[in-house]
Amino acid sequence: MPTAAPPDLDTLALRLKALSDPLRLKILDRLRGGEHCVCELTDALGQSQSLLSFHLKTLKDAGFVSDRRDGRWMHYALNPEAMRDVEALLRSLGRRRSGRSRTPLRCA
Amino acid sequence: MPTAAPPDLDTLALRLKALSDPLRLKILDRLRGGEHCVCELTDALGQSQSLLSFHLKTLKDAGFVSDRRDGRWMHYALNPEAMRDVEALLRSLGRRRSGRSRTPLRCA
DNA sequence: TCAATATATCAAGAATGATTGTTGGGTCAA
DNA sequence: TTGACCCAACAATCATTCTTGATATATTGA
Repeated sequence: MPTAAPPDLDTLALRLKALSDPLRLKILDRLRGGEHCVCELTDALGQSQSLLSFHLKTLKDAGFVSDRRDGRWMHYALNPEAMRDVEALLRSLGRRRSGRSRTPLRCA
Repeated sequence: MPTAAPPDLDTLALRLKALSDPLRLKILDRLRGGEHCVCELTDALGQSQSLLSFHLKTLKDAGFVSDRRDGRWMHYALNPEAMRDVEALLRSLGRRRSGRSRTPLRCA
């Protein structure tokens, strides 16, 4: 079976995909200042409510933000842990593997 | 003009998009063991040469790998710095903004 | 020069993603 | 209860990306 490699990489890819959009990164950047409701983000980022709601859902599904209802408003906040998880995985990917390589370079 | 926010986020989004694919992450994981040529990756990952070549180009364009020609072989290697750059940007995105939030939460 | 090997690139269809408008569910205040 | 408001879910459209197979380029050795 040609399906190998730790499933971590599949999950990591999904999370990175959630981060790979400029608007979503801008949303996260805004949320660094603290909780915001959708209406504020709509004003601040100049995007439609429908669009922001969609991207917030994407971020929420990936675990990067959490939401909280307060009356008729939904407040979104950063979830720093999720970002730290991704960071840690990327860090290990960026490190050369200790010990021998598993396929010791043979080629021709 | 509604186009604001540092261009860093646009660049970061492009780089994250390059990372947001399981096969590309598997390639990077392989390269942690050291340089590999395309034929090795083809064998190791059980994917077509054409497909790997495409994804390697994507990774190279995003700066995550470098290539080196040796006769008729192309050797690809990790570029750990690129990964560290992304890591650093993600780290700051995960940190709450120091000082006041720029839009001080007004809503209702 | 010719054949063989390794890799890159191209074109076309398939798959996936982004954006918009609309609709409807909650919530609040009168 | 009614109406205004905030938001999520859905469907449709458009754009981008992925994948595959075929072909092109580059290098080596005979």
